[in-house]
Amino acid sequence: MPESRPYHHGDLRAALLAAAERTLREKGTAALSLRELAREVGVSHAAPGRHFKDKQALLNALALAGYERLAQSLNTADDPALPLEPRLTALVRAYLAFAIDNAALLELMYARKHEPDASEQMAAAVEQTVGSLERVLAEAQQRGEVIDGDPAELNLVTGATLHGVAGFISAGWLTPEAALAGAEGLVHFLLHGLKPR
Amino acid sequence: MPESRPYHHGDLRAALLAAAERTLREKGTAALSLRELAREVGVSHAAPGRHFKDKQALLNALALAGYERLAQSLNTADDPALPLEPRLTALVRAYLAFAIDNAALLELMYARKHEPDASEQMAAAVEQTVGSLERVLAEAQQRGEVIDGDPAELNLVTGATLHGVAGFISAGWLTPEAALAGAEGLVHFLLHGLKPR
DNA sequence: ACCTGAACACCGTTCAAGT
DNA sequence: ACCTGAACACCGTTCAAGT
Repeated sequence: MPESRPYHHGDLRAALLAAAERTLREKGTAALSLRELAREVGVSHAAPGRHFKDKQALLNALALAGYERLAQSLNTADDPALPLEPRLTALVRAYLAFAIDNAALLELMYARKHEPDASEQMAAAVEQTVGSLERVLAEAQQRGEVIDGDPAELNLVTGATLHGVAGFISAGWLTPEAALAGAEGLVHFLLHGLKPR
Repeated sequence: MPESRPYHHGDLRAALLAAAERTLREKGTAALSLRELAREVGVSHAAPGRHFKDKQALLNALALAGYERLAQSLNTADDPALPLEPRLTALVRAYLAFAIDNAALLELMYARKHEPDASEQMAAAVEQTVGSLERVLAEAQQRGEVIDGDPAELNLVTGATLHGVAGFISAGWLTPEAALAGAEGLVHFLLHGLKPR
């Protein structure tokens, strides 16, 4: 345990990612700069270039870690033994909780354009994340508890609603408290829509 | 019609906003810089400072103009004589068309945090924009065609779905063609949800 | 293999000075 | 009233050189 920083940081890559996540959470995306990150971690401004080809590469790594964290959270929250409505509610709560705790990170995750050259790791992490919702809807559809039709379309529109609510939270149009309190109403809307009966 | 630019631009403010919108549409938010804008318009890099206190002020002006344009488009698309479903569909189509043509601008519009100090003009423009949807839902609710419950909550969740779909478009997860083609299915989902019957 | 220091080409913002 | 030019404090990225 050296008092003064050694020439080699040890795990600069991980330290940069951790500092970046903290900055994202505490000061937002606009405050994220490689030079500032380097300063926080105590290396020269050129050092990050060894571990990330450019700033975008660091953002991609952040997004990847975000998807992995979110996917695990959703997976843990999903209880296949539950009936559809409470099962969906648990998933929605987990998603909203993540959106509240990681608003800037989630925006960054969504901001990644659907590039064909996106890493396979990233694609896999996204698939893992979307998978929880897909499974719930597909199983419900098989049981006849969800309308027939292209599952991809159902997933998309359901995911869009969640994405939109997350956006409203991070835009400040919806408080975290209101969002969490409205989770049940949200699921009811997802299942029954605006029409009575 | 002077061949060489006069010392005074004439309407630098409007020219900067126009150039900014073009940049936003053609190259995206990341490419938007005050210095580049000044270059395009043919003034010194300090000139924009006369008309916009800082970059954020220009972004606010862009967002304001965007809301005004979107509000008018939605207002024009709304035909109160139509039954609920086609009426909503027309509104949704207009919104998606705007989202497709102004993806970066729309993100910028949403990005404006809900600051209490946001200009009254901006608040009014947002209210105008949200108003179209609010009217349709409120009138339908009065007719018993939409479930009872807090109208604000219904507006929010419906708006979130549209916002989410727009986000998916600008993230490239949904092609413009697919989005427009899915407008009817989207409205059906909004009205009836995922449950059969 | 990993990091530094200097350099380059950009930013946004400010401010005296010009017209 | 409106704009310019220089200055300041930042960026991201690259690259020779150091350890």
